[in-house]
Amino acid sequence: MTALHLFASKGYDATSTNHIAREAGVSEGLIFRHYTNKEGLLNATMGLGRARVEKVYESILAIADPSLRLKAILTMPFNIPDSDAPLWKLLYALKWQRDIYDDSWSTDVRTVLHQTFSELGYADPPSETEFIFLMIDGIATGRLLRQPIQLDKIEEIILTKYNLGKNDF
Amino acid sequence: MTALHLFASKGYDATSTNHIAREAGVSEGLIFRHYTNKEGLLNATMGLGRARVEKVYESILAIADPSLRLKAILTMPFNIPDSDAPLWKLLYALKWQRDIYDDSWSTDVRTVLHQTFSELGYADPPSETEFIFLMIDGIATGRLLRQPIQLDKIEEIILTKYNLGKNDF
DNA sequence: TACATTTATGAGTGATTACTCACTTTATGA
DNA sequence: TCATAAAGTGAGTAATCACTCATAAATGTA
Repeated sequence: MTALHLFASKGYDATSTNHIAREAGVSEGLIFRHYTNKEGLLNATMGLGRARVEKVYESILAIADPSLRLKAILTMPFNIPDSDAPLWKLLYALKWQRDIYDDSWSTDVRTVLHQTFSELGYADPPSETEFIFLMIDGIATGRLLRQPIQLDKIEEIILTKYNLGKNDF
Repeated sequence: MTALHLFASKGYDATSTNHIAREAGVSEGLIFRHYTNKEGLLNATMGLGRARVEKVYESILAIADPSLRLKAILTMPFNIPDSDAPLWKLLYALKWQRDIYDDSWSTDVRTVLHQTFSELGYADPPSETEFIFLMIDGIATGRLLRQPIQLDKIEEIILTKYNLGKNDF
């Protein structure tokens, strides 16, 4: 979708419907016939992305072994394919616009992570869960905003801190 | 500054000069007399904020003991005063707008953190440094975007992971 | 072919945008 | 006190904004 790329690179407010239409090679009026208004286009775009996100989540939720499950969650931001980068960029950018911080789509993973920490015998699962999510936000930000960092090294550090490194198996 | 609060809460693009002027109780023309254009106002606002940020950094850089210095850096996002929240919100929000990701203002702390890890005998100081900065970004995001989380618990978890908790002294 | 429905167009809408400028008010200094 | 400068005003500008609508092309069905 053209709208996704423009929203992701310039921001929702700074992207005009005119620009989207020209870039997509359609008339401006068509946007409003299909999506009612600009916000409708954003919602449709987000809906499309949400489906992609949930697929990744489902595969993680299906992992039986708690250690491997934790490892999968921790390495999520490192495994974002380049093709999904604009979607995540838009998702993260919107957090900072108008107080519509919505992380309802991540509650499932949150619940499972909480449970995972319980299984692994951690002292304070809810706080550990919260911490992981905050950390993942930070890693994802780095991954999406300044590509050229040695992500593999950082991935190693994180896994070591959770005793999930190569040497632990 | 009124502009800072509006930019921080609604975003730069969605905040009109008209709105800023009305909110600040001055004429719109005055903005352009003082700051040439809207971007000039943004730069002036950021400049003001940068000075505040650098003061915090200086106090950290002055700490002699490497352990205490690391602790000070790690707890930075937890100690953001509410009055500074809008500034940081703007700083973080701008990262996602137009590829002007500028973190030159943090190079000093980066250098010192690198050195701190060396002093403490960590295996891979540059990667550890990078990781800390990404993690801090995540914590700060949580602190600024969804206030009501138990930050003290998370602070404890982090300090424990770096052997800087209460019980380690 | 012919008719109906859906899909698409692009000129036009009023509102809003960042910004200008001729002008007035206030402050400064000798 | 008075001239000069600085600070402040607000109506006005062209451009752009999201959005509408009468009309046209494409498509489906018979």
